[in-house]
Amino acid sequence: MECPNFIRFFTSNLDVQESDVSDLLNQCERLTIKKNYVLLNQGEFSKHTFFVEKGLLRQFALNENGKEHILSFAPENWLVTDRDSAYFNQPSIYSIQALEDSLVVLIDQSFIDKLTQLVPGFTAYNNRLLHNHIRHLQDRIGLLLSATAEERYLNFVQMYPDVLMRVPQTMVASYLGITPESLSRVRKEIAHKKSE
Amino acid sequence: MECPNFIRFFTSNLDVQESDVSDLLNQCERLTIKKNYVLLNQGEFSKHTFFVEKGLLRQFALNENGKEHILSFAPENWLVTDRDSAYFNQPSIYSIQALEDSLVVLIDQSFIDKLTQLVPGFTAYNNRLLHNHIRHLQDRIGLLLSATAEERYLNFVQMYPDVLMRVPQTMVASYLGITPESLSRVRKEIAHKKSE
DNA sequence: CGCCGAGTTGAACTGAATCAAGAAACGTGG
DNA sequence: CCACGTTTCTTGATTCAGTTCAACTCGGCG
Repeated sequence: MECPNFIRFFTSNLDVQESDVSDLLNQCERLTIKKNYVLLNQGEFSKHTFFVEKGLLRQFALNENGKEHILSFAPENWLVTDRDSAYFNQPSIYSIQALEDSLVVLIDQSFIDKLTQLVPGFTAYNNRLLHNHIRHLQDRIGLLLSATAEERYLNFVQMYPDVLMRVPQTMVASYLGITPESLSRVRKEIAHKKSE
Repeated sequence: MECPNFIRFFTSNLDVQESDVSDLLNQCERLTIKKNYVLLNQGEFSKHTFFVEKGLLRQFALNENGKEHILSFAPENWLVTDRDSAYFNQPSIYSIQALEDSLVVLIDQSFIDKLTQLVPGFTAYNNRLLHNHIRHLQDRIGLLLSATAEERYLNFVQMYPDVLMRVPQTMVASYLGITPESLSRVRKEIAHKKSE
Protein backbone atom coordinates (compact mmCIF):
# COMPACT_ATOMS: atom_id res chain seq x y z
CA MET A 1 0.00 0.00 0.00
CA GLU A 2 2.00 2.90 -1.31
CA CYS A 3 1.46 6.47 -0.25
CA PRO A 4 3.20 8.70 -2.76
CA ASN A 5 1.14 11.74 -1.83
CA PHE A 6 2.10 11.42 1.78
CA ILE A 7 5.79 11.12 0.96
CA ARG A 8 5.65 14.08 -1.37
CA PHE A 9 3.74 16.18 1.15
CA PHE A 10 6.50 15.83 3.73
CA THR A 11 9.52 15.84 1.47
CA SER A 12 8.80 18.48 -1.13
CA ASN A 13 8.88 21.42 1.26
CA LEU A 14 11.33 20.07 3.77
CA ASP A 15 14.98 19.19 3.81
CA VAL A 16 14.57 15.50 4.56
CA GLN A 17 15.34 12.16 2.92
CA GLU A 18 12.49 10.31 1.30
CA SER A 19 13.60 7.17 3.05
CA ASP A 20 13.29 8.81 6.45
CA VAL A 21 9.72 9.91 5.80
CA SER A 22 9.04 6.50 4.38
CA ASP A 23 10.25 4.90 7.60
CA LEU A 24 8.03 7.16 9.66
CA LEU A 25 5.10 6.41 7.40
CA ASN A 26 5.58 2.72 8.07
CA GLN A 27 5.09 3.36 11.75
CA CYS A 28 1.75 5.03 11.07
CA GLU A 29 -1.55 3.30 10.94
CA ARG A 30 -3.24 3.37 7.54
CA LEU A 31 -6.92 2.90 6.85
CA THR A 32 -8.65 1.87 3.66
CA ILE A 33 -12.23 2.98 4.09
CA LYS A 34 -15.43 2.82 2.10
CA LYS A 35 -17.59 5.73 1.09
CA ASN A 36 -19.76 6.93 4.01
CA TYR A 37 -17.50 5.37 6.62
CA VAL A 38 -17.29 7.55 9.71
CA LEU A 39 -13.76 8.01 11.03
CA LEU A 40 -14.77 10.08 14.02
CA ASN A 41 -18.16 10.78 15.54
CA GLN A 42 -19.20 14.01 17.10
CA GLY A 43 -18.67 13.62 20.84
CA GLU A 44 -15.86 11.09 20.54
CA PHE A 45 -12.14 11.58 21.14
CA SER A 46 -9.30 11.15 18.74
CA LYS A 47 -5.69 12.13 19.06
CA HIS A 48 -5.11 11.54 15.37
CA THR A 49 -4.70 13.82 12.45
CA PHE A 50 -5.87 12.27 9.20
CA PHE A 51 -3.84 12.68 6.05
CA VAL A 52 -5.90 11.94 2.95
CA GLU A 53 -3.74 9.89 0.63
CA LYS A 54 -6.62 9.08 -1.69
CA GLY A 55 -10.31 9.89 -1.71
CA LEU A 56 -12.26 12.63 -0.03
CA LEU A 57 -13.39 13.32 3.53
CA ARG A 58 -15.68 15.85 5.07
CA GLN A 59 -15.75 17.33 8.55
CA PHE A 60 -19.24 18.29 9.67
CA ALA A 61 -21.46 18.97 12.65
CA LEU A 62 -25.09 18.60 13.50
CA ASN A 63 -26.32 21.49 15.57
CA GLU A 64 -29.17 21.51 18.11
CA ASN A 65 -31.90 22.04 15.53
CA GLY A 66 -30.77 19.03 13.55
CA LYS A 67 -29.18 21.14 10.83
CA GLU A 68 -25.92 19.91 9.50
CA HIS A 69 -23.13 22.15 8.34
CA ILE A 70 -19.86 21.24 6.75
CA LEU A 71 -16.70 22.74 8.17
CA SER A 72 -14.39 21.41 5.51
CA PHE A 73 -13.84 19.06 2.63
CA ALA A 74 -10.55 17.21 2.50
CA PRO A 75 -9.47 15.73 -0.82
CA GLU A 76 -6.07 14.20 -1.52
CA ASN A 77 -3.14 15.80 0.31
CA TRP A 78 -5.23 17.45 2.95
CA LEU A 79 -4.93 17.11 6.69
CA VAL A 80 -7.99 16.87 8.90
CA THR A 81 -7.86 17.14 12.67
CA ASP A 82 -10.40 17.55 15.34
CA ARG A 83 -8.64 20.15 17.41
CA ASP A 84 -10.95 20.02 20.38
CA SER A 85 -10.20 16.42 20.84
CA ALA A 86 -6.59 16.20 19.66
CA TYR A 87 -5.20 19.24 21.45
CA PHE A 88 -7.64 20.24 24.17
CA ASN A 89 -9.00 16.96 25.53
CA GLN A 90 -12.53 17.92 24.70
CA PRO A 91 -15.08 15.75 22.94
CA SER A 92 -15.09 16.52 19.24
CA ILE A 93 -17.68 18.93 17.88
CA TYR A 94 -17.30 17.59 14.37
CA SER A 95 -17.69 14.22 12.77
CA ILE A 96 -15.32 13.10 10.06
CA GLN A 97 -16.65 10.95 7.25
CA ALA A 98 -15.50 9.59 3.91
CA LEU A 99 -17.38 10.83 0.85
CA GLU A 100 -15.52 8.46 -1.43
CA ASP A 101 -13.62 5.23 -0.92
CA SER A 102 -10.49 6.58 0.67
CA LEU A 103 -7.04 5.80 1.97
CA VAL A 104 -6.00 7.78 5.02
CA VAL A 105 -2.83 7.86 7.07
CA LEU A 106 -3.23 8.34 10.80
CA ILE A 107 -0.71 10.79 12.19
CA ASP A 108 -0.22 11.15 15.90
CA GLN A 109 1.89 13.32 18.18
CA SER A 110 4.84 10.91 18.11
CA PHE A 111 5.03 11.29 14.34
CA ILE A 112 5.15 15.06 14.76
CA ASP A 113 7.77 14.75 17.49
CA LYS A 114 9.96 12.47 15.40
CA LEU A 115 9.74 14.69 12.38
CA THR A 116 10.55 17.71 14.53
CA GLN A 117 13.65 15.90 15.78
CA LEU A 118 14.68 14.74 12.35
CA VAL A 119 14.01 17.90 10.34
CA PRO A 120 15.15 21.27 11.65
CA GLY A 121 12.73 23.20 9.46
CA PHE A 122 9.68 21.16 10.35
CA THR A 123 8.45 23.32 13.20
CA ALA A 124 8.52 26.38 10.98
CA TYR A 125 6.79 24.47 8.19
CA ASN A 126 4.10 23.27 10.53
CA ASN A 127 3.62 26.79 11.83
CA ARG A 128 3.24 28.00 8.33
CA LEU A 129 0.52 25.46 7.69
CA LEU A 130 -1.32 26.65 10.76
CA HIS A 131 -1.05 30.30 9.79
CA ASN A 132 -2.27 29.45 6.35
CA HIS A 133 -5.18 27.55 7.76
CA ILE A 134 -6.08 30.57 9.87
CA ARG A 135 -6.01 32.82 6.82
CA HIS A 136 -8.29 30.43 5.05
CA LEU A 137 -10.80 30.42 7.89
CA GLN A 138 -10.67 34.20 8.08
CA ASP A 139 -11.46 34.43 4.38
CA ARG A 140 -14.42 32.21 4.87
CA ILE A 141 -15.69 34.33 7.76
CA GLY A 142 -15.31 37.40 5.57
CA LEU A 143 -17.43 35.78 2.90
CA LEU A 144 -20.09 34.64 5.33
CA LEU A 145 -20.27 38.12 6.82
CA SER A 146 -20.66 40.04 3.63
CA ALA A 147 -21.23 37.97 0.51
CA THR A 148 -24.51 36.77 -0.96
CA ALA A 149 -25.29 33.12 -1.62
CA GLU A 150 -24.32 33.60 -5.26
CA GLU A 151 -21.00 35.23 -4.44
CA ARG A 152 -20.15 32.52 -1.96
CA TYR A 153 -20.96 29.85 -4.52
CA LEU A 154 -18.88 31.50 -7.23
CA ASN A 155 -16.01 31.76 -4.79
CA PHE A 156 -16.35 28.06 -4.01
CA VAL A 157 -16.34 27.16 -7.69
CA GLN A 158 -13.13 29.07 -8.13
CA MET A 159 -11.42 27.76 -5.00
CA TYR A 160 -12.47 24.12 -5.18
CA PRO A 161 -13.44 23.21 -8.74
CA ASP A 162 -12.30 19.68 -8.08
CA VAL A 163 -14.38 19.17 -4.95
CA LEU A 164 -17.36 20.68 -6.72
CA MET A 165 -17.36 17.86 -9.22
CA ARG A 166 -16.97 15.16 -6.63
CA VAL A 167 -19.62 15.90 -4.03
CA PRO A 168 -23.41 16.17 -4.22
CA GLN A 169 -24.77 19.69 -4.42
CA THR A 170 -26.48 19.23 -1.10
CA MET A 171 -23.09 19.17 0.54
CA VAL A 172 -21.83 22.23 -1.26
CA ALA A 173 -24.97 24.00 -0.03
CA SER A 174 -24.28 22.85 3.49
CA TYR A 175 -20.71 24.16 3.23
CA LEU A 176 -21.94 27.51 1.96
CA GLY A 177 -24.62 27.80 4.61
CA ILE A 178 -27.60 27.76 2.29
CA THR A 179 -30.33 25.23 1.46
CA PRO A 180 -29.98 22.83 -1.48
CA GLU A 181 -33.03 24.49 -3.06
CA SER A 182 -31.39 27.88 -2.92
CA LEU A 183 -28.19 26.54 -4.41
CA SER A 184 -30.15 25.03 -7.25
CA ARG A 185 -31.74 28.40 -7.95
CA VAL A 186 -28.44 30.24 -7.68
CA ARG A 187 -26.92 27.89 -10.23
CA LYS A 188 -29.87 28.33 -12.55
CA GLU A 189 -29.51 32.09 -12.27
CA ILE A 190 -25.81 31.95 -13.08
CA ALA A 191 -26.37 29.70 -16.09
CA HIS A 192 -29.03 32.10 -17.26
CA LYS A 193 -26.67 35.07 -17.01
CA LYS A 194 -23.91 33.28 -18.88
CA SER A 195 -26.14 32.45 -21.82
CA GLU A 196 -26.70 36.13 -22.57
CA MET B 1 6.00 52.58 30.87
CA GLU B 2 5.29 49.28 32.58
CA CYS B 3 3.67 46.35 30.86
CA PRO B 4 2.50 43.95 33.56
CA ASN B 5 0.03 42.23 31.24
CA PHE B 6 2.72 41.50 28.73
CA ILE B 7 5.04 40.06 31.37
CA ARG B 8 2.29 37.94 32.82
CA PHE B 9 1.21 36.71 29.39
CA PHE B 10 4.63 35.26 28.66
CA THR B 11 5.61 34.09 32.14
CA SER B 12 2.45 32.58 33.57
CA ASN B 13 2.29 29.66 31.16
CA LEU B 14 5.97 29.23 30.48
CA ASP B 15 9.00 28.18 32.43
CA VAL B 16 10.92 31.42 32.13
CA GLN B 17 12.25 34.15 34.41
CA GLU B 18 10.33 37.38 34.61
CA SER B 19 13.57 39.28 34.17
CA ASP B 20 14.26 37.52 30.88
CA VAL B 21 10.88 38.44 29.44
CA SER B 22 11.35 41.92 30.80
CA ASP B 23 14.65 42.21 28.93
CA LEU B 24 13.04 41.08 25.72
CA LEU B 25 10.18 43.49 26.25
CA ASN B 26 12.67 46.32 26.49
CA GLN B 27 13.92 45.46 23.02
CA CYS B 28 10.39 45.78 21.65
CA GLU B 29 8.85 48.92 20.33
CA ARG B 30 5.89 50.18 22.35
CA LEU B 31 3.19 52.51 21.11
CA THR B 32 0.84 54.71 23.06
CA ILE B 33 -2.00 55.49 20.73
CA LYS B 34 -5.18 57.48 20.81
CA LYS B 35 -8.67 56.24 20.10
CA ASN B 36 -9.29 55.85 16.35
CA TYR B 37 -5.58 55.70 15.51
CA VAL B 38 -4.93 53.24 12.68
CA LEU B 39 -2.00 50.91 13.30
CA LEU B 40 -2.22 49.22 9.93
CA ASN B 41 -4.15 50.07 6.82
CA GLN B 42 -5.71 47.58 4.47
CA GLY B 43 -3.22 47.10 1.65
CA GLU B 44 -0.13 47.93 3.71
CA PHE B 45 2.55 45.59 5.03
CA SER B 46 3.53 44.90 8.59
CA LYS B 47 5.74 42.22 10.02
CA HIS B 48 4.55 42.98 13.53
CA THR B 49 2.20 41.26 15.87
CA PHE B 50 0.49 43.65 18.23
CA PHE B 51 0.11 42.76 21.89
CA VAL B 52 -2.57 44.84 23.57
CA GLU B 53 -1.23 45.88 26.94
CA LYS B 54 -4.04 48.34 27.56
CA GLY B 55 -7.03 49.50 25.56
CA LEU B 56 -8.91 47.87 22.72
CA LEU B 57 -8.22 47.30 19.03
CA ARG B 58 -10.31 46.04 16.17
CA GLN B 59 -9.30 44.30 12.98
CA PHE B 60 -11.66 45.04 10.10
CA ALA B 61 -12.01 45.10 6.34
CA LEU B 62 -13.94 47.08 3.81
CA ASN B 63 -15.17 44.91 0.98
CA GLU B 64 -15.89 45.93 -2.61
CA ASN B 65 -19.39 47.23 -1.90
CA GLY B 66 -18.11 49.53 0.81
CA LYS B 67 -19.43 47.32 3.59
CA GLU B 68 -17.22 46.97 6.58
CA HIS B 69 -16.96 43.86 8.66
CA ILE B 70 -15.02 43.26 11.81
CA LEU B 71 -12.83 40.19 12.00
CA SER B 72 -11.90 40.58 15.64
CA PHE B 73 -11.84 42.74 18.71
CA ALA B 74 -8.68 42.73 20.78
CA PRO B 75 -8.89 43.94 24.36
CA GLU B 76 -6.08 43.65 26.92
CA ASN B 77 -3.88 40.55 26.63
CA TRP B 78 -4.83 39.81 23.07
CA LEU B 79 -2.54 39.39 20.12
CA VAL B 80 -3.41 40.79 16.71
CA THR B 81 -1.54 39.93 13.54
CA ASP B 82 -2.15 40.46 9.92
CA ARG B 83 -1.13 37.07 8.69
CA ASP B 84 -1.17 37.85 5.00
CA SER B 85 1.37 40.51 5.55
CA ALA B 86 3.41 39.09 8.42
CA TYR B 87 3.80 35.53 7.15
CA PHE B 88 2.97 35.50 3.47
CA ASN B 89 4.34 38.77 2.11
CA GLN B 90 0.95 39.82 0.86
CA PRO B 91 -0.67 43.20 1.40
CA SER B 92 -2.95 43.10 4.40
CA ILE B 93 -6.65 42.51 3.86
CA TYR B 94 -7.53 43.98 7.21
CA SER B 95 -6.97 47.31 8.87
CA ILE B 96 -6.12 47.48 12.55
CA GLN B 97 -7.44 50.39 14.56
CA ALA B 98 -7.67 51.49 18.20
CA LEU B 99 -11.18 51.80 19.61
CA GLU B 100 -9.85 53.26 22.86
CA ASP B 101 -6.66 55.00 23.90
CA SER B 102 -4.31 52.05 23.96
CA LEU B 103 -0.84 50.81 24.73
CA VAL B 104 0.48 48.15 22.39
CA VAL B 105 3.72 46.22 22.25
CA LEU B 106 5.11 45.44 18.82
CA ILE B 107 6.38 41.91 18.58
CA ASP B 108 8.46 40.81 15.63
CA GLN B 109 10.04 37.57 14.46
CA SER B 110 13.26 38.18 16.37
CA PHE B 111 11.28 38.32 19.60
CA ILE B 112 9.74 34.97 18.77
CA ASP B 113 13.12 33.56 17.85
CA LYS B 114 14.72 34.72 21.06
CA LEU B 115 11.91 33.37 23.18
CA THR B 116 12.11 30.08 21.32
CA GLN B 117 15.81 29.90 22.11
CA LEU B 118 15.33 30.88 25.73
CA VAL B 119 12.30 28.80 26.60
CA PRO B 120 12.09 25.17 25.57
CA GLY B 121 8.32 25.02 25.89
CA PHE B 122 7.64 28.15 23.88
CA THR B 123 7.17 26.49 20.52
CA ALA B 124 4.58 24.18 21.99
CA TYR B 125 2.88 27.08 23.73
CA ASN B 126 2.80 29.10 20.55
CA ASN B 127 1.36 26.13 18.70
CA ARG B 128 -1.30 25.80 21.30
CA LEU B 129 -2.26 29.42 20.82
CA LEU B 130 -2.58 28.84 17.10
CA HIS B 131 -4.69 25.73 17.51
CA ASN B 132 -6.89 27.57 19.95
CA HIS B 133 -7.28 30.43 17.53
CA ILE B 134 -8.34 27.98 14.84
CA ARG B 135 -10.94 26.48 17.13
CA HIS B 136 -12.27 29.91 17.81
CA LEU B 137 -12.58 30.74 14.12
CA GLN B 138 -14.25 27.40 13.48
CA ASP B 139 -16.81 28.15 16.17
CA ARG B 140 -17.56 31.44 14.55
CA ILE B 141 -18.01 29.82 11.16
CA GLY B 142 -20.37 27.32 12.76
CA LEU B 143 -22.46 30.16 14.17
CA LEU B 144 -22.51 32.08 10.90
CA LEU B 145 -23.57 28.96 9.04
CA SER B 146 -26.44 27.96 11.24
CA ALA B 147 -27.42 30.48 13.90
CA THR B 148 -29.89 33.34 13.65
CA ALA B 149 -28.98 36.97 14.36
CA GLU B 150 -30.40 36.61 17.85
CA GLU B 151 -28.47 33.46 18.61
CA ARG B 152 -25.25 35.02 17.36
CA TYR B 153 -25.82 38.07 19.50
CA LEU B 154 -26.54 36.02 22.62
CA ASN B 155 -23.40 34.05 21.99
CA PHE B 156 -21.42 37.26 21.70
CA VAL B 157 -22.86 38.58 24.95
CA GLN B 158 -21.78 35.43 26.68
CA MET B 159 -18.34 35.24 25.10
CA TYR B 160 -17.36 38.90 25.26
CA PRO B 161 -19.43 40.68 27.91
CA ASP B 162 -16.54 43.04 28.47
CA VAL B 163 -16.15 44.05 24.83
CA LEU B 164 -19.89 44.47 24.56
CA MET B 165 -19.80 47.29 27.11
CA ARG B 166 -16.85 49.02 25.52
CA VAL B 167 -17.74 49.32 21.85
CA PRO B 168 -20.64 51.02 20.04
CA GLN B 169 -23.45 48.71 18.98
CA THR B 170 -22.72 49.43 15.36
CA MET B 171 -19.46 47.56 15.72
CA VAL B 172 -21.02 44.59 17.43
CA ALA B 173 -23.47 44.44 14.54
CA SER B 174 -20.61 44.55 12.08
CA TYR B 175 -18.87 41.71 13.94
CA LEU B 176 -22.06 39.63 13.87
CA GLY B 177 -22.71 40.31 10.22
CA ILE B 178 -26.00 42.14 10.65
CA THR B 179 -27.08 45.78 10.32
CA PRO B 180 -27.18 48.10 13.35
CA GLU B 181 -30.94 48.40 12.90
CA SER B 182 -31.37 44.65 13.09
CA LEU B 183 -29.23 44.46 16.19
CA SER B 184 -31.34 47.13 17.81
CA ARG B 185 -34.46 45.10 17.09
CA VAL B 186 -32.88 41.87 18.29
CA ARG B 187 -31.97 43.52 21.58
CA LYS B 188 -35.46 44.91 21.96
CA GLU B 189 -36.90 41.49 21.37
CA ILE B 190 -34.63 39.92 23.97
CA ALA B 191 -35.47 42.59 26.55
CA HIS B 192 -39.12 41.98 25.83
CA LYS B 193 -38.78 38.24 26.38
CA LYS B 194 -36.93 38.71 29.65
CA SER B 195 -39.60 40.95 31.11
CA GLU B 196 -42.19 38.20 30.96
C1' DC C 1 -28.09 76.55 23.15
C1' DG C 2 -27.60 73.84 19.08
C1' DC C 3 -25.28 70.38 16.80
C1' DC C 4 -23.83 65.61 15.94
C1' DG C 5 -23.25 60.76 16.15
C1' DA C 6 -25.48 56.65 18.12
C1' DG C 7 -29.50 54.28 18.76
C1' DT C 8 -34.44 53.42 17.89
C1' DT C 9 -38.64 52.78 15.31
C1' DG C 10 -41.59 52.19 11.26
C1' DA C 11 -42.90 50.67 6.51
C1' DA C 12 -41.71 48.60 2.41
C1' DC C 13 -38.85 45.39 0.26
C1' DT C 14 -35.90 41.29 -0.77
C1' DG C 15 -32.95 37.20 -0.54
C1' DA C 16 -33.25 32.99 1.14
C1' DA C 17 -35.92 29.34 3.81
C1' DT C 18 -39.66 26.29 3.92
C1' DC C 19 -42.90 23.08 2.28
C1' DA C 20 -44.49 20.24 -1.27
C1' DA C 21 -44.35 17.84 -5.56
C1' DG C 22 -42.03 16.11 -9.64
C1' DA C 23 -38.08 14.81 -12.62
C1' DA C 24 -33.62 13.05 -13.19
C1' DA C 25 -29.62 10.28 -11.90
C1' DC C 26 -27.72 6.49 -9.47
C1' DG C 27 -26.69 2.02 -7.66
C1' DT C 28 -27.94 -2.53 -6.56
C1' DG C 29 -29.78 -6.96 -7.17
C1' DG C 30 -32.13 -9.98 -10.08
C1' DC D 1 -28.53 -5.14 -18.86
C1' DC D 2 -32.75 -3.86 -17.27
C1' DA D 3 -36.01 -2.66 -13.43
C1' DC D 4 -36.73 -0.68 -9.18
C1' DG D 5 -36.10 1.98 -5.22
C1' DT D 6 -33.47 5.67 -3.33
C1' DT D 7 -31.20 9.68 -3.27
C1' DT D 8 -30.35 14.12 -5.60
C1' DC D 9 -31.87 17.97 -8.15
C1' DT D 10 -35.31 21.10 -9.84
C1' DT D 11 -39.37 23.99 -9.74
C1' DG D 12 -43.25 26.49 -7.72
C1' DA D 13 -45.85 28.94 -4.04
C1' DT D 14 -45.55 30.91 0.25
C1' DT D 15 -43.42 32.72 4.38
C1' DC D 16 -40.00 34.96 7.07
C1' DA D 17 -35.68 36.98 8.84
C1' DG D 18 -33.12 40.59 7.98
C1' DT D 19 -32.18 44.83 4.88
C1' DT D 20 -33.03 49.32 3.32
C1' DC D 21 -34.37 53.90 3.65
C1' DA D 22 -36.14 57.52 6.18
C1' DA D 23 -37.64 59.92 10.17
C1' DC D 24 -37.21 60.67 14.92
C1' DT D 25 -35.11 60.54 19.91
C1' DC D 26 -31.64 60.95 23.03
C1' DG D 27 -27.31 62.12 25.39
C1' DG D 28 -23.02 64.36 25.15
C1' DC D 29 -20.16 68.27 24.17
C1' DG D 30 -18.39 72.47 21.92
